[in-house]
Amino acid sequence: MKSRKLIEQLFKEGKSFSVQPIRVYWMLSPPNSNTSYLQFGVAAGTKHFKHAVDRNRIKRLIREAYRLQKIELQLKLKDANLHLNVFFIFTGKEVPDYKLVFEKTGIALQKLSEICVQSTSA
RNA sequence: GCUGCAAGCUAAGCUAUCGUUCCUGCUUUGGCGGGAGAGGAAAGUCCGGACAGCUCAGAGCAACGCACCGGUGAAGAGCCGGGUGAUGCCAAAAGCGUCAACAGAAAGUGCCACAGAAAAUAACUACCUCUUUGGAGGAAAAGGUGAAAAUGUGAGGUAAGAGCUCACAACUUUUUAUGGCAACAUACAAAGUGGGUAAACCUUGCGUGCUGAAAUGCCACAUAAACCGUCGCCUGAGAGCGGCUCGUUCAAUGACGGAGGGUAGGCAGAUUGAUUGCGCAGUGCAAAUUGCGUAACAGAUAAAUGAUAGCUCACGACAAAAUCCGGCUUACAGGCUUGCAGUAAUU
RNA sequence: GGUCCGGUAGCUCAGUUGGAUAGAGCAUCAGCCUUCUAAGCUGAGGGUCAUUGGUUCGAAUCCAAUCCGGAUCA
Repeated sequence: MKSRKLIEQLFKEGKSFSVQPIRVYWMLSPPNSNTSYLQFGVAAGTKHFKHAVDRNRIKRLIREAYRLQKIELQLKLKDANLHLNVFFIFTGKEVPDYKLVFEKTGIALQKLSEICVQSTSA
């Protein structure tokens, strides 16, 4: 997700849940012809991480974990013919190691695919 | 040898798989291949520029900044060299090191608690003269207070005293001479003895137009050239020239203010330039610089360097570009080099 | 990316411009009052004035650098 407008809309109108220490904002919409089924963004706050090095590190870890586990969600979205915007915010206070991030991101993505299935059946 | 402190240099490497930003080649436009991809501080934003815009920005005042001299450089509150002063080591000198906002207190104003008579045109005790014994006058040596008390010592001098006079010494200012580009140093002479504070106001000299890539130009998309208030329509509302005054330029599908609406996409700016490293030669005490050769140089825009596995070792610190450069400051594991201090053993 | 402001007792703040005793309220502790508590009254303790250096006889205050916190500019 690269558009500032989209991100503002997501925080304003989207829904959220948290898988400590990650908070997930998401919003389903009918698919756009130009964009793909899934758009994604990451952030780590300046409040807990003063140094840019730490923020970059966290964002890279989440991005990597997301990359390796996103395929299932993508498939489900394609089946349901839906577009999903997701934003991951890291709310913890210490720099995590990769294993934790991988695990938690997996849980979050699973939850998202459940939501996806529910919305299609409803 | 060990420990501590300071300064400088360096800032783990390799292989495989997947992934990522930019460039590039091919392409069936799905992709595939190749190349490049954070730092010595990228940080703080403390200085100085480049660059861009403001109708190229005038004068005076104000404001702000700088303040020994020379060099360096695009420039500077940087760096280098020198001078002067302070200070540490040392018994002292010399020497070595460290530090300095280092113009002016003899233009003016203010301030200097407590103590003390008095904190700046001095007079409490004590001193001397006169006296009606209340005091009046003279003088500034001695005492004590304080961070600081009217230059110090000796002699003359006097009623007592006093740079009042003289000698020596200290310091300040000025003239001249010599050395030095200069700051300044040395010597001689003259005048003088003014307490401190300018990191209090200030004075003097020099300098500064302002804003800051969220600058700025272009393209695309969108809306409200609507509404309310004030003023004005060439006898000038108002705006620009950073603040004020003058001056000057512009100014009528007007200007200012209020409330509100729309957009927030793309391209340029933008990354090869006062560039950086290395080698050789030249100039210079040095900072630095000239010539030749050679090598290197990211460019994102919710923002690219990560994950996994394996190997080696000292087991990896501080820390991430955001327009770009030159400095300064701060952070920093381990390793290497140098210096200083302490200590143990041996010779 | 730029600009501006702040840091004083456990907490909230004065004092900073204009230099010489570091203060107020709440909280804490002790005593008085009360049968006891609260309230009230009296007293006490508690401070590297963010850090380091400089100017000065003397610095919370002036100056410089650093650290931390906050605000603001489309």
